[in-house]
Formats: sequence, structure tokens, C-alpha cells
Amino acid sequence: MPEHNPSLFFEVFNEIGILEQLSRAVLEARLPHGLIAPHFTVLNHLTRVGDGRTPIEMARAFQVPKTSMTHTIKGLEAHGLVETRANPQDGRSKRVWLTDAGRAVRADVIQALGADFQELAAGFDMRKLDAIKPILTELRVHMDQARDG
Amino acid sequence: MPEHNPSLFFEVFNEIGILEQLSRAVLEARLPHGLIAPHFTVLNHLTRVGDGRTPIEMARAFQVPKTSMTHTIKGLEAHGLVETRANPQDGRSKRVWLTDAGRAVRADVIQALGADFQELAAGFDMRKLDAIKPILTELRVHMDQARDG
DNA sequence: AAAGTATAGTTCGAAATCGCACTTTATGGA
DNA sequence: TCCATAAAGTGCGATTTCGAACTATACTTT
Repeated sequence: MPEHNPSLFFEVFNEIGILEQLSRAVLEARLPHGLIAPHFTVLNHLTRVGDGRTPIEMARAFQVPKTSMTHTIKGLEAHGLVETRANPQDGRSKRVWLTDAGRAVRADVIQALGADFQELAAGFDMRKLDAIKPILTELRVHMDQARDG
Repeated sequence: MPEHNPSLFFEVFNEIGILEQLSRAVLEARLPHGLIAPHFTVLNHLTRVGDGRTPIEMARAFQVPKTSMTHTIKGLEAHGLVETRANPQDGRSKRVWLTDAGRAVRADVIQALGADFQELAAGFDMRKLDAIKPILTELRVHMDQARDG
């Protein structure tokens, strides 16, 4: 008989909240001075899905208000890690491009994190991570849909 | 042979970050005006582990700076949801107590969230939540220890 | 008991977050 | 074409976050 206890969500979200803070701390310890997690998230996103994205597109991807994305991009521009150009297809919007410096910072941070994760991995059964990843993804997709619907 | 691919952490933390935002949005949609997630987290913590905790104890539990906890508690006090008294055992510290209003707000929010979670649960295999919860806890404990050591 | 060190909490200032209102440009009918 | 509506992005202000420095109290060592 399935348990179907909704308070399970409560407990899982609680753990997720704490893990988010812990993992953010690990990341930010490796970021150059003046950059915080949202900056890196954008650099990483642009690297993975390709640069030339629009701010609104990234705001939706990360589920943050567009004003927050404006602010984050402004910070990255101030550090010379991205640059923005008008979008020829749509006069309202702009596109965001990585600079060489932006790519370099992202690569450096990834490498530094590799060491941290190596250490974390040493004391943890990675098969358990393997096991939870698809479920977390499924849950995320499910909640995304519930939000839209 | 175990995979031992540290970038797994990267992907898992990415999902956790998005899930944190999504679940926070669900929670905050149910909170009374003027309260945000950290306020509720404190109300809930005091209910679960018992009130009379100290600010520093909660700051550690949630992995937030103690200055943030000071601010959060001040907000709850302003809303009359908690009150603080000196700690007779330690002149440096104070203890935080729930008021009746605080308990009531927490209960109302829990109830409202029940409906949300019920709906979420309808379209999701709760056995998968059951499966990931202990692993998330284990990971959280592991990272906590890695941070201290 | 005195001195040095550690801990709990606050104040302060800088930066981040985010809702609201606004401007500009696009789109989809009458 | 004209108009209404929607969408992209920004400016602004209130609140939040959080590190640094500080005060007050406790603990430890001699």
C-alpha cells in the first residue's frame, strides 16, 4: 500500500534547502572576488547551451525575476566576462555573449571545483548520487509543469 | 568498478538549486504578507525541535550567517510571532520562544501547503521521494562534516 | 584573581533580490 | 492602417543577505 504522505515533500524540501546553501558555499569559495553563485550560473549556462541567449530566456531557465537577471548580467559586464549586443531580430531584446575572460573564469572555477568534488566523492558512495539524480530531475520537471499548469 | 565521476556532484547540485527555488516559490505563495521563507523556516524549526532555542543554534542548523539570523528573528518579533528572552544560563545569549500567533501562523501555512503537496503527490511516484530522502540527508551530513573538518 | 582567548549577539555598510511601474518595440486583430 | 495588447528590458525603492568590526559575557590558563 503506497504511503502517499504529502509531508514527505516537506522533509525533502527541507533537506534540499540546506543542501543548496552548502553547495553554494562550496562554489562561492572558489569564485574570484566580486562574483557570486548567480554570476557563475550564467557563465555556465552560456557555455553549456551556447551564448547569444537573451536575458529573459535565462531568467525563465533559472526561475528568477527578470530584474534580477538584469542585475546579474550588469555585474558580469562590469567584470568584462560577458558583453551584450542588440538583437537584430527583435528591437526590444538583447543577446548576451561570453568574452574570452568569461570563458576562462568559468573553466578555472570548474577545475577548482573538481578538487572539492574529488574530496567529497572520496567519503561518499557515488552510486547513491547516481540513484538520486534522475529522480531529482523528474521532480524538477514535475514541479515546473505544475507551476505552468 | 565504481564510476567515481565528481562532475556528478555538479549535476546534482544544479538540480538541487532549481528545486530549491521552485519549492521556495510554493511556500512563499502561502505565507502571509511580509513573511518569506526564512521566517517560516524558523517558525517550523521551533515547533519541531521545541522553542527556547538560541539564535546561534538556529543559524548553524540552517547554515546561514548569524547576522542573517538576527535579522530574520527581528522580523518575526516585529510580527509578534516569536519573542526573545535572556538566557539565564548564559548572559551572552538569548532564547527564542513561539507566541500563540506564531504557532497559529505556522499551522495555517502547513495546512495550506498540504493542499499543494497533495496536488504534487497526485502526479508523482511518492516511493521515489521515499528513496531519495535518506540519501539527501546522508549527503547533507557528509557535507556538513566536510565543512567543519 | 588576572590576562588572554573564545563565543553570542548586534551594528553597519555594501551588495543582492524582487515587485512595481515605466519605456520601447512587436504582434494580432478590426 | 490603426489600435489594443503583449513582451523585453530598465529604474526605483523596500527588504534581504552577509562580511567586518564591535560589545558584552564566559571560559581557560597561570
